[in-house]
Amino acid sequence: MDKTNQLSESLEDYLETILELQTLKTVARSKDIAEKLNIKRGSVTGMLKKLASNELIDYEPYGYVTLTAKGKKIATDIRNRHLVFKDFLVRILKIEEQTANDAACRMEHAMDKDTFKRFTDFIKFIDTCPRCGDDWLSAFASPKAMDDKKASECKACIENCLNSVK
Amino acid sequence: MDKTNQLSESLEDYLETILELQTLKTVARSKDIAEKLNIKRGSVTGMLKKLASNELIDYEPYGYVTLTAKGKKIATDIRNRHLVFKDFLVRILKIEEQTANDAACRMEHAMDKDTFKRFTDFIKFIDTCPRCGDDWLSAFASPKAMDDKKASECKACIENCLNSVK
DNA sequence: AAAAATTGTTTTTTTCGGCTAACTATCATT
DNA sequence: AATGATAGTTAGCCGAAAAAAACAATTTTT
Repeated sequence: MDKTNQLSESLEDYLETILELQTLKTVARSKDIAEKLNIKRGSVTGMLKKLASNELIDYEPYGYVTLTAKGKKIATDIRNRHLVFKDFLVRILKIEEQTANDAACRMEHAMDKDTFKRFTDFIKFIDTCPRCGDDWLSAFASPKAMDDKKASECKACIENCLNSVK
Repeated sequence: MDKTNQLSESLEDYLETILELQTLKTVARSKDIAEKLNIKRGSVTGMLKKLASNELIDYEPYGYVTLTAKGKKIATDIRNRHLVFKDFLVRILKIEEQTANDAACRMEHAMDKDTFKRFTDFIKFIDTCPRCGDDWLSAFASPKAMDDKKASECKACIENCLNSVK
């Protein structure tokens, strides 16, 4: 196994962006990549060359950009990470859309594969374990989530939970 | 509010390291900073100057390095993030120590203040809500955590949970 | 089809953060 | 106090990634 596949965050962002444009507008234009990534047009060309030399995109000057199979796999992977983190932030932590997106953009580069797998498992666990249903999620979301609770309250809550398991 | 306080990840790492050395060995030496950060001695000086010019550390050539109040606040903040993420990864996701540390090192730069606050609240919620006790944590940790469950199993589990609330 | 506008490229700088190597200050030994 | 070891600094360089500006190709408009 060649571990040489260590892309910089920057290159990963390019791939992700290209995938997004490709699916959204059928084709990725240099200008749109620049826009999405908030960089200048001129900076894109060099990076496209780098990606092409790594066989992650098909690219020739003035032509459209498309992901190779290899590139697409990586891009999909990163987009997946992005979506998982964003979903966690928005749906569970109730972070506002744009803020969540920004944070997800950074988190998507922070975990190794195994750790990320474990993280997704955790989210899935939360989403399927009856002890953490929707009421549990909204309990956390509620303003008084972090207040002290009386045991009676908790008992009632758990009984409720028990009854909702068919 | 001056938003100019946007430090690079690198500078944040320096601050964190200096804080760690400061508390561990009472004083931060340039050589130890280099060691901790896995960089060469010569690279440290320039960064110390930068930190000093931002009034985050007190520093003069050949002298010891100490954090200013401002620097200490930021450093403490970052260390705190590190610890929270590491704790989450190790204690909840059961990621192996060193892997968790590496990931935490990256995650600590990825969330804005509010999102992080929300994240810590979530961990605290998990740690205090009776519906997520130790047995819930070990249920996730167990190899068959992600398998399908029978309703009867779940009922039993929840009853158990209910009984453990005094 | 010519002119104008848009998009893509090239080249040159800049910034950041690191490295190496040579040099200098400080500390520890003798 | 002199010598050597250790730690810190300086200076010059490099690679990555972006910016700026000039230029070239391609579209769009007329």
